[in-house]
Amino acid sequence: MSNTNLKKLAEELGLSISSVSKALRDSYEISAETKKRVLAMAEKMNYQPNPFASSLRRKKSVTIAVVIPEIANNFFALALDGIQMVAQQKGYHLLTYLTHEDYKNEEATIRHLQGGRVDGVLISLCRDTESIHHLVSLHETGIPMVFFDRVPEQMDCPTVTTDDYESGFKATEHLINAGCKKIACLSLSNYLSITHKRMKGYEDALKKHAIKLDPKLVIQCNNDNENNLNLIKNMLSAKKDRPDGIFATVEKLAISTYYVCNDIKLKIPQQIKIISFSNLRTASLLSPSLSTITQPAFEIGKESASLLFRMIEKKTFGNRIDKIVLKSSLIERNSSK
Amino acid sequence: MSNTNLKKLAEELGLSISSVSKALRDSYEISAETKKRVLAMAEKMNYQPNPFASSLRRKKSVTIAVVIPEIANNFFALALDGIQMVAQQKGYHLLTYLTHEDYKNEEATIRHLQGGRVDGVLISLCRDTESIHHLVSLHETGIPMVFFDRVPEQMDCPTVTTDDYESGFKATEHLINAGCKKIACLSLSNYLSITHKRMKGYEDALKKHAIKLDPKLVIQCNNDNENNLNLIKNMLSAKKDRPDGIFATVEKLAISTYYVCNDIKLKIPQQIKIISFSNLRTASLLSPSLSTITQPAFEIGKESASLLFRMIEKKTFGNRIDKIVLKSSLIERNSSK
DNA sequence: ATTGGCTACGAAAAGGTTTTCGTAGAATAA
DNA sequence: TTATTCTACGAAAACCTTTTCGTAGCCAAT
Repeated sequence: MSNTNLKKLAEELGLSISSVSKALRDSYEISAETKKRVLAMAEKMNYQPNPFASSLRRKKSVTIAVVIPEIANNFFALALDGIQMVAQQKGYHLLTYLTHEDYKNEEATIRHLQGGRVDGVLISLCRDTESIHHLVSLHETGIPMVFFDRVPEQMDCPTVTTDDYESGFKATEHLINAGCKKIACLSLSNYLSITHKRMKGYEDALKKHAIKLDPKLVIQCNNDNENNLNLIKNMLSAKKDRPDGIFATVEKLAISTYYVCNDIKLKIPQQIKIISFSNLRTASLLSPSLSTITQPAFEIGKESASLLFRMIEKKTFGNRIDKIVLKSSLIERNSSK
Repeated sequence: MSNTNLKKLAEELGLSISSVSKALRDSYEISAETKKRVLAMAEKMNYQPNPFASSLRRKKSVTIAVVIPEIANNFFALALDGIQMVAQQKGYHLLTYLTHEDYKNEEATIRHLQGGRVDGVLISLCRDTESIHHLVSLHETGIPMVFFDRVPEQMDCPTVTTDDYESGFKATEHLINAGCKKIACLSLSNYLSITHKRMKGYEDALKKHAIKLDPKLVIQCNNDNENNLNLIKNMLSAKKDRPDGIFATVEKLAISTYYVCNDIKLKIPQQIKIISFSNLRTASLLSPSLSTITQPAFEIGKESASLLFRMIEKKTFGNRIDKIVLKSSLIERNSSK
């Protein structure tokens, strides 16, 4: 154990603990010579400050938390990458929590964070987060919080999102322009505002092109892959009213659709066209290549973290609530040709 | 801020701080009635213990660190998922560090961890980690450490790996059996033991089938995607001595190879067959579907974390050094048909 | 000659929890 | 009755760092 602490350093140097501390923090109260001696000895004895003593005293953990539904997910992996980059640059540590799309986990995690373990929190909600009392409760402690992508609708909190309504609209219109008449929508959640917005875009695009929305074509999926495969398979196996286009609001549902189409020999894009929200790096290598709405996931992470640090660093926290909206891009590929 | 601490609780209850502390920790010294009163008041005042004071006093952070090269990588994302699962189950927090394949970052991170911020460390080395002095230094502090997948060769430390030699051998033999005569090997690092092992398998498979190893077909890639694309393109564009098979030791190099083949109109698998280490969930949906050696990434994470917790919990840390080896599976698909 | 200011440092408190060591009172044993 | 043992709690130290408040000595200004 690296057992050198200020006390031992001070003894070795014939100084007081406080002087050593000040020297190490480069205080003006300490002479240049003494500072040099202290630094040298600290180096020699491999002094590492005790982070807990420091945090206890300064009421600052130099740590932020990120709470996301899952990590084996291209979007969140990229977002975390962006977050980590900013955190590292700021010299902050990053505590990572996964809710696995389970509200209980989210609640427990948020409650834990009330203890003051971190200086700020980045959150993307899980699919079945309906009540937000835990978030409100955390917010009331005064800790800086930023939501990204999956944000709560009813809270007055800074958020970083993408243009979900427009993206949903464009994606649907893109399928309509490609000739689709019956477009299904695959959704992951009833509660999330991103789902609402994406689906509102879907609805409005249908309306604009005078296509009646068929509720049977709006599929509520969940986090159980088997179940989703069955739902999709049932829909695509139907003799009549089989859709000729699919708008998947999340990547994994597009993947599932590909599997189902392979399974039941449905030709993409001849028999059914697909477009999906996705950050898959291999989208263009799929068979057929997948048309995507691609969110700037890395930038979302970067922006969220930057915003959070602005809040952390600003003593007088601004009364203006930041709502940053980035743009996704629609990339046409063969699945919707 | 949740400003209730033991002191305030004690005042409110007319008890001493120590009694409240003991009551909350369910000490035998406190009567059942008093405990009930304390718990009720703690609940009422929304008491959250200060983690830093606790850590400082108990010399225990209830936190582990995981140090990985990158997170936007299917293997590491899955491994982290496994790690997080075990950590959460144990009630531990997870500090995540990304080195971005940069040795300087790895060094700095490891040095930071010497401060005692965590109770244990999980590490997968970055591609250019040659010197291990920083790891030795951390190890000397006595902190439990477990390496996974990318492990150092010269250290006496617990590791969790896969059967890399056998996998490299099988992959190469698979290509040979598919008719390949000139098999290239794409490697990411000169230093990592997993690369050495995978390539030794490659060499031995060639040897077994009396194929001479052509050093020009062993490509050292790096972390620069452009560069890798060029290296691969150059090799595949050659008039003579163009390989008819490719063994990619990491997923991203297989992806790059797919892009190059698309670019220069080289037909997979007719003109060139490919097999790669990969945890891509869409491997079977690629065009053509990609033959893979798939590591049990999630299990690697789970095993590593479990092993680490055994070390953390065992006061008398065992003198036996665990070296866990899991099996990868070779999945034949169309890219090597 | 007094005051004020500066430099360079030290003593001590504060931060919140855990743990060790008491101890007062009651109950039991001798 | 006296000695011993529990029971239930409190005082205080310890964990290590940071920060506030001194202060001794020296120089410059009034």
